[in-house]
Amino acid sequence: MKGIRQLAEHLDISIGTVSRALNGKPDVNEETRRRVLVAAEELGYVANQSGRSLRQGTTNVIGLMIESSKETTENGDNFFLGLTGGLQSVLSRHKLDLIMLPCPSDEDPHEYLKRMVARRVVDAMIISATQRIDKRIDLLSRTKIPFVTLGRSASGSNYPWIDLDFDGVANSAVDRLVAHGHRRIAIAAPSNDINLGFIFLDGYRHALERHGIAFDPSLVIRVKSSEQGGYQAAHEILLLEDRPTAVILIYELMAIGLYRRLTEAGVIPGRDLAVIGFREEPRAKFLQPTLTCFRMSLPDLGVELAETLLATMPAYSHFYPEGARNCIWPLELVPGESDGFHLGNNGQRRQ
Amino acid sequence: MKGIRQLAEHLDISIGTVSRALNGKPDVNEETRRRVLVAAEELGYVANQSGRSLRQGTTNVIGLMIESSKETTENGDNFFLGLTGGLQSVLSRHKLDLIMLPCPSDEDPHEYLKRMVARRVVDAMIISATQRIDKRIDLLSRTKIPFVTLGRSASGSNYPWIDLDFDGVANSAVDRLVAHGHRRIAIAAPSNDINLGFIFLDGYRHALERHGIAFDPSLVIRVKSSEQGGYQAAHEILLLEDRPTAVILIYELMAIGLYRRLTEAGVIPGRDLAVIGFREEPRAKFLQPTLTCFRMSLPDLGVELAETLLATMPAYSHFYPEGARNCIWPLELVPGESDGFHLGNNGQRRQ
DNA sequence: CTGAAAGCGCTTACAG
DNA sequence: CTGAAAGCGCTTACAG
Repeated sequence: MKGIRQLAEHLDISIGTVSRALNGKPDVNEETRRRVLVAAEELGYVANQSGRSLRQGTTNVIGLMIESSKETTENGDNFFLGLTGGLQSVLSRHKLDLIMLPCPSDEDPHEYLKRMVARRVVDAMIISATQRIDKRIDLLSRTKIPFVTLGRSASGSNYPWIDLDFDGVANSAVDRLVAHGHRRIAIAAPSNDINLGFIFLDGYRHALERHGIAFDPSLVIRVKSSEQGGYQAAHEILLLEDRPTAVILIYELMAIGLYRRLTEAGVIPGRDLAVIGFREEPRAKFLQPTLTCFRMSLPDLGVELAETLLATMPAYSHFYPEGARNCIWPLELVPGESDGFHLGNNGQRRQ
Repeated sequence: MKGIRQLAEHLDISIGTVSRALNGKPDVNEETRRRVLVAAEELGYVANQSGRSLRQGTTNVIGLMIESSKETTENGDNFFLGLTGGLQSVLSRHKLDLIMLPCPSDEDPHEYLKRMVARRVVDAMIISATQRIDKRIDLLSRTKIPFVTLGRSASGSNYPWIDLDFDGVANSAVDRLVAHGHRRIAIAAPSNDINLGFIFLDGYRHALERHGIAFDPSLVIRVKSSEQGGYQAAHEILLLEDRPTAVILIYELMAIGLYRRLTEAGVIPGRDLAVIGFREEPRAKFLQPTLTCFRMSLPDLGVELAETLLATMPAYSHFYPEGARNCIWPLELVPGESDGFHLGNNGQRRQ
């Protein structure tokens, strides 16, 4: 089966009627519609997307841009695959398809996005890993293509975003540690320009302030967002003269490398150094002592992202009357042993 | 900037010349070409993909279908992201873009593929997770869309595929275990219809045969391809009356669950039960005792997949004169402690 | 309820 | 070397 023309010929009716029947337009005789649907199914006809898109001006495809940096792939980040289910559950209600657009690691993300947008392969975009200054946001705003970002940025203004509650994480982690007597609390923050590092740092400073603890820049350890980064962070902490008694990590995989370096040095997490990890991660699940970290639902976040995106699209916004919310996505503390909270202040196990 | 018409008007030349200049056709005055390229860059013009595709009959997009089953995403499989770099390094040579098509978990993969193919959103497809009987292969063959599968199947005939060397893994794992005195060797195989389970089982049976060991069906433990599956496998092994002394796993994440269950039972891998894992995985890297497993390069596999695919596409096959090879992708043994090989046959550490 | 026709944005023979 | 025109496969006013 080639095109709608062949199908129409086979049924001996006009292509206009075939098209209307297939697209569920109301003004079609029900018997005609039935015949068309049966024949289409039989002959395996599905409308050519380029023809549709060109005529309609929409592709019915939503793009999820993935930055497949070496770091991400080496560390096996399953974050995006975790989002797709939730995204699709919403998009499929509107017959929209989701495609993932992996930006080659040797291509500039901005250039890549520009190309994809200009070619009009998608009706809307979801981007993530926002930088503090992120030209992609200006680009998307300028071209007026609907989009939502996972992650805030200092770029743009009044654009739809959703972000994790880094502030909340910083607060509850610091509170928890301070309640246990810690005053020297380090953080391992990403060394690149990704915005979450800045947001977390802010939250951390404010939390310290609330407790009347002076901010010490030497306790902000900047490392790569990876296992290796965690290893490096532990290494630097061990070298500090006035060593911190606690550390908060800002990337899920850091804990693994950090544990490794600590273990090499005979430093036991939870006993000798309190550790609070970031997002709960299957891979960090088997660390001993168990890691105190934060839990969130990736599929639910996917749903939220999709709904926020659709709320910005004229053709769908009436389904989502709340409009595009700038949502701070909550994380829930999962207590483990790594912050020594199960021990009393004297280091003995609580009863 | 909207379309080629606006760009042509702005330059005061015809759209045909603009198109030819942009597409690098030879018969264009170099000065004209320069002006066109400059103006396009300036005004951010990029050809609308639907227009191009409709006219040319090709999309210049290659699709990588992803099955995002719950198992896969929950377990955070980074397999596909690991492939993209290699795939893109080849595809970009030909100005082809890679998109990932995640099949919703509630949609039948065959129906999903059918829809994507019929809509002509891609010029060619890469599919994976082939089943023993996989209708997708017949579908793709029938519709004559170029494709390559990652994984063999009993379906179809003479189609391009690449698969991991399960036979080689089975052989070298069994050989290694037998050399160490094991005669009762279990395998933990996937319980679904995925073809690799059958291929591995065959390899395992032949390897046993070579060593004159009778095949015992009770030693084939069928579980899910996940951490949980590994846990379940260990559980079932522990319940066996005539317990095996060794087990070979056929999915990378099983080792983690298996270790957990063994540890609960006080059974130490390498000492009380020899364990050989499948693909080396960052997450399994920190298991103690270290896991004996098999290493492969995902990026290189991506390159191979892309080249095999292009060899089947008329427009590109002359670049890849070797044609579409049915390639068995090798894996290399990475010795660890989990199979007790570092110990002598008497259980003492070797010198 | 159906058909004939226009036109979405492009590329590519064809003519000059 | 350039322009005018056809046509890729569809959807959608418009007319009947």
